[in-house]
Amino acid sequence: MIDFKLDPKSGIPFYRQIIDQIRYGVATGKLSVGEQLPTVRALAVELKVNLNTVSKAYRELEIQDILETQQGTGTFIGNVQVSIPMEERQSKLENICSEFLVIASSYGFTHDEIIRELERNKGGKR
Amino acid sequence: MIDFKLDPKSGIPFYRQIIDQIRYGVATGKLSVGEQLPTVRALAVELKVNLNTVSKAYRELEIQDILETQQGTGTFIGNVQVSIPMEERQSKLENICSEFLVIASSYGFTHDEIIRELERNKGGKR
DNA sequence: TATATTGTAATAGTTGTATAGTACAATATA
DNA sequence: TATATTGTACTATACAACTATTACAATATA
Repeated sequence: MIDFKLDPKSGIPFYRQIIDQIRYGVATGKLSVGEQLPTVRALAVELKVNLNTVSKAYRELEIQDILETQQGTGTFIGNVQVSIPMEERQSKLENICSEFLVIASSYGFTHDEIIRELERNKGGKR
Repeated sequence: MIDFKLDPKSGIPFYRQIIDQIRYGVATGKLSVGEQLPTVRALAVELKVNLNTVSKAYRELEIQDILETQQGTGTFIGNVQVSIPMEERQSKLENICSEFLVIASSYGFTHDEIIRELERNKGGKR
């Protein structure tokens, strides 16, 4: 099961964030074939978004053959394995990192400060 | 002068991207106090966006005292430097870092991958 | 079979973003 | 003073994202 997280400030639509996280969950093996996802209603409540928003995300993923839905039963991970190309994964990493750097720097934090804080964070639970 | 770049695919609104880049420029010293920014019309043409979009970005930055505008003359970097108290600064750093980590992790990136990417980013221009 | 649960669909309304166009106000400059 | 340049303001339009609400269809289960 995924620990879904939405970031309202990111500017990225909720339904896209849900899609991304499921895709990455599948790609990284956190979600395995046949596994049931939360129901649209359950996930909507959990993420405090509208039912339609979750539904939209699931629908798109079904079109991509990543999910299989059965009305009355639920939504499941399809058996088409999603392998995210290395380049795509790398560019995603680069994107979120450089976006983060711009924001952090705009607050006056230096590159080193940021890395130091992340290193510090790495050790202990918080 | 800043080399403005807009990324339509990022999902981040144009006016926000403009704001971030100016804030970033100020924070990193690329933009110094008193320096004149491109006129709203010039920047709008350069970025191929509407005049109102640039105007909105400048307006928000003026409210934040980061810019000073004089009608008929232009828009300039203000001389009020945003200094944050040490404790507040530290907790701000912690906040944005841990938020970022949550998001990045949800995409399946490990702590180490992230730090490595940030380190990599540190060296070269991009 | 009856009921609950699941996904689906449709409508209406709100908000944020961006565009296009026009006009005006303040300042600089020829 | 006249003109150009700058920022500002306003209206209208369009679209995407999201919410709220309601209803329906398919399946599971008691």
